[in-house]
Amino acid sequence: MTQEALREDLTDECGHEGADSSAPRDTLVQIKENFVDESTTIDMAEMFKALGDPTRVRIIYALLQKELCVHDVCIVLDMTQSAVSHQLRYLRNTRIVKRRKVGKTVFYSLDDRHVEEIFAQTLQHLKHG
Amino acid sequence: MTQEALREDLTDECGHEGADSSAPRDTLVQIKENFVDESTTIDMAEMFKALGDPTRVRIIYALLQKELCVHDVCIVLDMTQSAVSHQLRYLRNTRIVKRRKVGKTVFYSLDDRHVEEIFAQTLQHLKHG
DNA sequence: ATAATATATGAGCATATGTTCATGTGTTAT
DNA sequence: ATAACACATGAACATATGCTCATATATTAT
Repeated sequence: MTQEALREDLTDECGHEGADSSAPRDTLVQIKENFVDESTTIDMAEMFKALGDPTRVRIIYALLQKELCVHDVCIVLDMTQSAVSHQLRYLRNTRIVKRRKVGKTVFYSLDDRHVEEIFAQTLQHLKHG
Repeated sequence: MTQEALREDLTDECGHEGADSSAPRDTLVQIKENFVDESTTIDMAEMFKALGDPTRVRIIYALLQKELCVHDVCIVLDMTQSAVSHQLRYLRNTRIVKRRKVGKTVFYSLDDRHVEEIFAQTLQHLKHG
């Protein structure tokens, strides 16, 4: 999208007719242009959403300490196998967790070192400040 | 005999009643004890949840570049004032964003340097691999 | 083959979430 | 005071989410 077209686009949607925005238009255009593409925005939101549930936080925290099979996660979290399996699938779909099958048991561990860092870092900050 | 081996041994002895967990009991107890308190778990989830929505991600991304009034956020995101206000309130309640009032306009900016770091770091990682 | 074990998954249900719509509050201009 | 403007907010509605329940799949044991 060209700057020209973007400026055209920057007309009111907020129901404010001819209202001035407090920042100059070009600045707003700039901010809009600097935006990462929509897919990245959605990816970010999806990743944070995956971490945004107490049960999943607890699962990740457990796996941060040790690779565990589904049954052991159930024990540690004191939750039903079905509920845990559903959440593990969620975490697997978002590539946060990976599985390793040994016979009839399936071991889960963290897959994304990056997520691991974000998680640990956030934990530290909340523990202190 | 190492402690590790001893624990394995003890598990073998008392195992086979009911379902087996693949890790020794003591280890699971340990993992459970190492858990941060529940309130911290919930705090983490709430914070990630706050970042786990495309609209809020976009708002944060915009504010990462510049302090903006509500109206300007509406323009940049191309959304209604009501929708934006609701989300800004959400972000304000979770201490991610703060406001500064000047006359009848309200400026929003990022409040938590920590969230800022997490956000930027995650963005970097997603932008690359 | 049958039973037991470990995990996965679809359906259903109650609750949460995000947006819109209408309206309220507070500030500035005339 | 009245109007215009900037923002906030409650209610409503559609969709998403997380758990339970029942059942399916896969592996191992007898």
